[in-house]
Amino acid sequence: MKEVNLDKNSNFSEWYNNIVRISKIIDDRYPVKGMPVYYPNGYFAIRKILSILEDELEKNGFEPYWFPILIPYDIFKRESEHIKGFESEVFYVTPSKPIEEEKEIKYILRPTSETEMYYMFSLWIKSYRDLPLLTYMTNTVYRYETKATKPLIRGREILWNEAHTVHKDLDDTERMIKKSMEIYSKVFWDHLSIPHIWVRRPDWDKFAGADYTLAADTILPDGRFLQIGTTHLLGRNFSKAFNIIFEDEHPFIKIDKNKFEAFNENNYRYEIEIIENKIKIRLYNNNELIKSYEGNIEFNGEISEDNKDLINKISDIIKNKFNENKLINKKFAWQTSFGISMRTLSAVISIHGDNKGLILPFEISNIQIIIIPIYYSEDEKNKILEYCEKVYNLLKEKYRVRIDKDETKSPGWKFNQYELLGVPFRISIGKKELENNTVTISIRQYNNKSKNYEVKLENLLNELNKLIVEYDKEIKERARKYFENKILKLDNLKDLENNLDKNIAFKVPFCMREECAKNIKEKYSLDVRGTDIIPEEAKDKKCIFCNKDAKYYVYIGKSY
RNA sequence: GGGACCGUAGUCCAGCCUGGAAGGAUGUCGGUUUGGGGUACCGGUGGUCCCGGGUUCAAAUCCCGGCGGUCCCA
Repeated sequence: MKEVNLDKNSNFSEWYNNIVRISKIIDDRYPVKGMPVYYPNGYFAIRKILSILEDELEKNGFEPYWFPILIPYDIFKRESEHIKGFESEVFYVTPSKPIEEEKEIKYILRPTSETEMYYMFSLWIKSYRDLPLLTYMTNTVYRYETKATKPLIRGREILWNEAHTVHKDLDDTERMIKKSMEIYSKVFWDHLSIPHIWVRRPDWDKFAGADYTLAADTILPDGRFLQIGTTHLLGRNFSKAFNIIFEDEHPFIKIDKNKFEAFNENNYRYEIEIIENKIKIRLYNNNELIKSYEGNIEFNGEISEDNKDLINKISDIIKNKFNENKLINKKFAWQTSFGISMRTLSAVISIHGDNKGLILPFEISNIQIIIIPIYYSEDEKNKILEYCEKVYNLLKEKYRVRIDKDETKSPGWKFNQYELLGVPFRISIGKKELENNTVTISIRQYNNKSKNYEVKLENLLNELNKLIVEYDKEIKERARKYFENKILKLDNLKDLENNLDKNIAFKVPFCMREECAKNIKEKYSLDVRGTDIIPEEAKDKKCIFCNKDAKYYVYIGKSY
């Protein structure tokens, strides 16, 4: 075991690969590529992270669903952009002896659940009263990743939680996107102390089938971005492909900040745009402009579907100017989907861990407190073990605690072992503690021997409470400092080139052209991750790579 | 998707180039010792040399194919 490299700074990748094995996160000897076996230390933490998320979702009105693992291929391929994005990496499933009529049918293992869920959503949703629909599913999805698999980061079986929501209009949908970011940031930062930024992915990198994708990116110690959560505004792309249609109170749909849409019985489309007190209305059959109108409109209140005054006035104009007597109330629904996977654990391991092993936030550690008896003689042994049981019984209701009674290992060996596993607290009990009616609490320290506190038994629970808060606070503070200098803002290429070997990411002015992003990738192996959620403008700046006029600052860096 | 390297005991690895008896460390089991930061010693245990095919009197070793892993590049 000594020859395993655990120096995190000298070779992060090697450290990571070693740590996930020897800290009992995974056993990747299972002979399917990209599908390791999860040990309790790893699986518990993953489950805990996902259950923290589930609690947060449920607090916000989400409900759990279960959908099958198989998706009929013809359902999967309904949304054209979606299938383009995923087709090359799905597992096909065929029965061993297909009956005659099944020969043509191919099933796939779900690579993500949009299509199977939305097929059912179209059966469930009939009225605006059915909306919003807030669903989540904690499950496994399967993607045929090619060569570069990495434990927890890129595999073929992904344990995750995906949430899917359906809404009546764009405003409601965008509120959900904001809410999803709040929920995720709460999990990442409040619970797990993972520093991260939210990034708006460039168009060429958005989710297959989405209008736009926002992603939570963290940065690992080697300076590479790791995406730990995404939220997609799917717009009406899937509802059109899957016929998720509801009947609304009134016929107008808000499709943008100041734009509405409505349909008549012949499926002709009205596009209504309101700027200040001007109104523009265009009538289309498919994309052919039939008639247009421009005029003034006076109304009270905001530009919203729920504004009765506005809606009535628009209706009147359409009635009078277009001779329209009936607009239909049926609408395609708006949707979002968002997900967090076991990748989150890889960020916890990578950012908090040290040269001695894992450091886990108290909440997600499988063993939170390990009791280690220390004795020299048979006589002492019984008394000390008895005392250990007493302490154990005091703690077991509140904490995940164990006693290590293994006699073949020395206490020193155990100290190191549990530090490797990332157990936050150790309680050692020997002759000294027995005589003084105390215990020694030792706290896992970053790259250091544990900090020891001798406390009276009657104060144990109180002291622990305080020390746990302190323990998590220290992790958070270290993570904050770690992230402070991880992104360097630069305006010129020379500075960037000088910092390429610093294991950090960058924020630079960029022209926003895919062409240019490709060149950067080729020349520097850097990915354009995207802009801030509200893009930071780069007026008067030149694109750091092509020297054309820059539009926004973007985050760039190597990535996983 | 392209390339490089690798697969030998539970684990880590030597042996392979130059074909000719399967090795070490560690773990594990028994014992003695030790125990508040990875005790020491003695004895035992443990291998379809990744799988399949080929070359050869003879293959862990050479050749071909597959599976699995790591890294670099897209």
